[in-house]
Amino acid sequence: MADEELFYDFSTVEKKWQEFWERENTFRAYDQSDKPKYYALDMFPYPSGAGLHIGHPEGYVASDILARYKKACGYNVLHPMGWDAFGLPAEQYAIKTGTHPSVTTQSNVDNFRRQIKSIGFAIDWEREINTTDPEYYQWTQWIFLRLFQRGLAYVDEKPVWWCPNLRAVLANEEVVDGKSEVGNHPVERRNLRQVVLRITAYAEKLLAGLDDLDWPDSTKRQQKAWIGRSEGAEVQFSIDGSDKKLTVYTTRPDTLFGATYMVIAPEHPLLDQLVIAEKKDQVDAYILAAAKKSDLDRTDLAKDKSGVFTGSYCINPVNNEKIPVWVADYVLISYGTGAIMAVPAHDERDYEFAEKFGIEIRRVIAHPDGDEEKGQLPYSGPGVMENSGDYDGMDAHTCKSKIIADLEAKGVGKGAVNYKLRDWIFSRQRYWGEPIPLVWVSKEDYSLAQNKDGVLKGLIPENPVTSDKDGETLYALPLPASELPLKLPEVENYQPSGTGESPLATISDWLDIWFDLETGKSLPRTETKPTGENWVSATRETNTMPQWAGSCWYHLRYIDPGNSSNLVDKEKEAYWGGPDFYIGGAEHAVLHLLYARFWHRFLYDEGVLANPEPYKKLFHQGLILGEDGNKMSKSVGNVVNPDVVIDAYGADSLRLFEMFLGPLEAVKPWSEKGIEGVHRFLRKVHRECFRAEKHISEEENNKETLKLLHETILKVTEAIEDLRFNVAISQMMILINHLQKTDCYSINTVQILLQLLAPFAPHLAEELWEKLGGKPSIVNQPWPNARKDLLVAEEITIVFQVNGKLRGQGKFPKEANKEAVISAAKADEKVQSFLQGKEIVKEIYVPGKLVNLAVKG
RNA sequence: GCCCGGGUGGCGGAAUUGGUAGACGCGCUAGAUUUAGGAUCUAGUGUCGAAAGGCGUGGGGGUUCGAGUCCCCCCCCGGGCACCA
Repeated sequence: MADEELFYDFSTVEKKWQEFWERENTFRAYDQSDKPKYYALDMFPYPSGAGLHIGHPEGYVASDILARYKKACGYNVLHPMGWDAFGLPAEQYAIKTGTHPSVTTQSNVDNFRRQIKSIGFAIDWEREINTTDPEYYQWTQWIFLRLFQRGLAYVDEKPVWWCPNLRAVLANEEVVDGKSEVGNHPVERRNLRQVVLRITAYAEKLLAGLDDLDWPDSTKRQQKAWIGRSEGAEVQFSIDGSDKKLTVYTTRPDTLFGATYMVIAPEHPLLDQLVIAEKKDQVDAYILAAAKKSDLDRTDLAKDKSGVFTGSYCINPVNNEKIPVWVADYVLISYGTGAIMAVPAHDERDYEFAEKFGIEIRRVIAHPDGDEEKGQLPYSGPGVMENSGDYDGMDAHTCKSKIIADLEAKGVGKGAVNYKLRDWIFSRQRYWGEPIPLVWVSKEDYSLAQNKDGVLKGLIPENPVTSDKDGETLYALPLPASELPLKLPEVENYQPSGTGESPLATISDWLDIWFDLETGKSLPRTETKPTGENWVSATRETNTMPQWAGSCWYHLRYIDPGNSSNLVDKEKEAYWGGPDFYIGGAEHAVLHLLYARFWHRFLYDEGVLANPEPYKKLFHQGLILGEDGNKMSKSVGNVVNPDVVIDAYGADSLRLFEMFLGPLEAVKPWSEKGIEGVHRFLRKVHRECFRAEKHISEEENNKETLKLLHETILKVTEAIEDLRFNVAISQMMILINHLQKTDCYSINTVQILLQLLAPFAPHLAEELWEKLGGKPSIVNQPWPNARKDLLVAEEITIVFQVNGKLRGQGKFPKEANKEAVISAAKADEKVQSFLQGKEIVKEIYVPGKLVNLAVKG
């Protein structure tokens, strides 16, 4: 055979097969099929200007291996790709250069698509989606309107994170350690009008739904902690000398007798009435100081408690004791009732506060052992109640429900559940996002709309959503679905106003409209007002949606990307269900993954979807670090560009190496030398396929080869199912190393190896499959079956141990009995030397594996 | 501080889940081939030791015939949460 045939020209080969797959539509997913379906989903990328990072393909290769493997196993496979393309960077670039974000986005998408295609994924490109496409975002808007209709969207003045540098409001999740996640700029608190989604209404469902999900435990735990459900009681304390009551939330009603002071948050509405005249100046100063503190300060100073006595007292409902009320910023207005009863003996924070201000610390729970050491204060463990009146001697934990019942009977309290989860601030004061399809009208016009029989009927929420502007209360009306998409208008200046309004607020043509209450149609107010009583003056909502919106439901759109009358066809949704496998970074544990569950569950409750949960099986790939072991970053200069790697070694080598680096979920460093190793392996496979002289028959005659081949089929198959791709690859390396040393083997053996290799290195596998006379595509070949009968060796090796240490081994027929093996072990020369002068106290035989002789003396 | 995950050769990592520790790959050493380099091939490569053999999975204890794997204590690294009453 000619030398050039031994040359593995990966760039030609890879180009050839990428064109073949595209031409033949090899990876098209069929909406109707007798085959079982398999839907493999990647977290779709944000198409940044920097292009594909070496980390992106890690997850994509993993899902691609599964997609190709499942296809070979006879599944109708859906493996789609799309773009999460709204977001800050394109907008910031627009601010700087004046380039429209859609232009930037388009060129970034083109570059990403080119790069992704160059890696040879089994993607059905006909289903490509883009969140910035009006055809797509009209359904994002549609879902929002449904939420609005059901009272799950509202408008509120909220203290939110304001970033002066970005001149935009950030979500809690976009703020890390008091800095913006994007750009690392300082942020501060500001009150702004916000559109908010009532995700808290779904707290219980989102929590309960976690149980059935095949997700990494740590991610489930994170969501659980984020939702933060706690059970306890709301207890009313009457205010001494007033008919008002102060309600607190506590998870420890069993410690009520230990409450020696109360604390209310600086923002608490009752604070004004609680402060006595002599304390007013001091309290006012404290409130002011607390308001100035950013959350960063609050966390940094977490250990240093501060507070001021209000001068007022509350009456403890269980023992009528007068206890002082303090104001302190360690109590948050946003959680529970914004007020607490403080039990310093049994709460670390209250203890610290009481110590600092010399407040009584009264133990009411004794350690169950009576152990003074363990019962040191503050003590929050289980125990027996004391100093608690009639409850003395009872177990604190079991007593909780009794105390709650007693409080309820007296009308001074009730059981209560609280969540840490806050409602989702859904608006952004930015241009490059989905416009929120609401219009604002006067109270009178709103009443008119409510009483009309037009398209808005039924779309208006039960309780009006209102907002005060310039002293007038405005009412929110939805656009009807027929008016969607509400497209982004063209603007000349992308600069945010800096006052907290989006650039959309400056486009009066778009902003100020005549609105038809009957049809939902609109006209710019610069035009003549159409005749008819239905036409009213209205203003559009200027906020846009956050980047999370588009990714909340994209897994549904891939199922039916071209549907212009529904977000997804019901039958198609019933067929495809949700993704069978979802892979992406762990950084989305509580953001995207919680929001998407919320929207999906809501749509399920609305009867739009057949399944309550979007992602049944989830996996997080681990980060790939730079060769120096640091996180890849431009400034460090350790970034590896996939284009360069593909040029040097080919896409197959890149794919194989990303999987060979280590466990998929592990954080692991890149290695230039390492990729040479897998590249060498591919060249070996290439070379062996052209060793014609070795291929002697169709069927494999060499028993050793046959056994190893079937072992390899078994291991590779199991490893793929378990997502242990590094193990699958090393097993294939073992097989090729064996073939290389073998004088002859069959074509069939090589063909099976190629099939096993195909999901990992699809281009080379296709090429060699064709060269050996196979008909492409190799993915249409049924996955090889491991014959377990061939895996049993006729001869087994049994290890001899003395006191658990390896001292020898012997070969035995597989039916050898215990006695024969043990006596052979004892007869072994080396074993003998370790038995000299010692007494055998125990003989262990593990069938087919080992003998262990325990000796003494 | 609290809650997870993890610590195995010079490096990335295997180990049928309590049964031959270090598979596979990288690197390294020697040799073959080659004008040379590269590529390829062969042999070796945990550690101490000439060998026999000893030691060895972060450290210390324990359970067991047998422990990387199970239990207790401690150290280190990574991630998450961080006044949520």
